[in-house]
Amino acid sequence: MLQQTVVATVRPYYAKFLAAYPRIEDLAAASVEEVCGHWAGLGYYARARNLHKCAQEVAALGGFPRTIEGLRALPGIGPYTANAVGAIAFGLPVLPVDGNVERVAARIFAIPAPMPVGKPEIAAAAQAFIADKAARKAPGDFAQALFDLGATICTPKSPDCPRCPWKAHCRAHAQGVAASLPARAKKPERPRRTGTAYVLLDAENNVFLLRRPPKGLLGGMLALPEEPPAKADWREAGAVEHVFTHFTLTLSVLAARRARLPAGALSAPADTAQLPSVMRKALDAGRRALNLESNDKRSA
DNA sequence: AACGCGGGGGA
DNA sequence: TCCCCAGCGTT
Repeated sequence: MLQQTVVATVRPYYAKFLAAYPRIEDLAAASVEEVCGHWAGLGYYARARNLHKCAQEVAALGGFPRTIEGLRALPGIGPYTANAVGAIAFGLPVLPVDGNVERVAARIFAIPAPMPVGKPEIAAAAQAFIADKAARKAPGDFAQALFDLGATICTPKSPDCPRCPWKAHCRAHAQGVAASLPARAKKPERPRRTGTAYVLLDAENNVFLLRRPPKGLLGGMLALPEEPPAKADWREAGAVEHVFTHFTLTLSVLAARRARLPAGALSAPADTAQLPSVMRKALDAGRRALNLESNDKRSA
């Protein structure tokens, strides 16, 4: 969950997830659809599918591999997570290099290479940290201390160098350039895309939903249809905007009500808690439009 | 090596 | 508005 996601965002999901799946075997036995439901709103949904598959492999193995290579072979476990689990869970003398460690290393060694091109160089330099004897003695504690240093003192914008325990060893600080490292290449403008979402409600406010294909955008998640799911009196319900990593999406929402949903519809009111954020925005817009309409009729 | 993939909070 | 977060898998 913490891959590319801040602790404060993860915390409530983590609590609910562990309550639902206290043991690896519980997660392994669950359906991938249910797991994706618990993940809704957290983003990067491939993580949910990979974690589920990972649990199944670990359950089949009878436990976690205890080597970096073994961990690395599991679904969703890349170089960072393999080292994090290796160091924190098993005490292996490795250093997981996340954004915090990257930033600290770029500053300590005053590495000017811009991200993301400079990532390998910075990661390689960071390995020097665990040459230290104390670091090798408690690799997990060391890694987490480094995360905390990056999160609280060696921060991206305004590092609090006077409070830094490593200021005497920091070349960027000595050169007065800490705040500007690591350098970043200018990002290209985020493209815009448009689409349509259809909100079809029945008399009990059940919503017509479908499940997206397992790969690609919002893969495996519940979603509103992009095509009208039935003949109905479709009304404009405005547009919602949602920012993804690589593009900004403007979704035109069309809404309608029918006595009942088409056969085979996936929906129930409870399912809306399992919707990705962009779909929840669109659904809210559709519901607002339909409710306003009924209010108008009442007042008229 | 480059790219696709969410969402939210803080500056 | 922009930045950036305990990154990974596919191509």
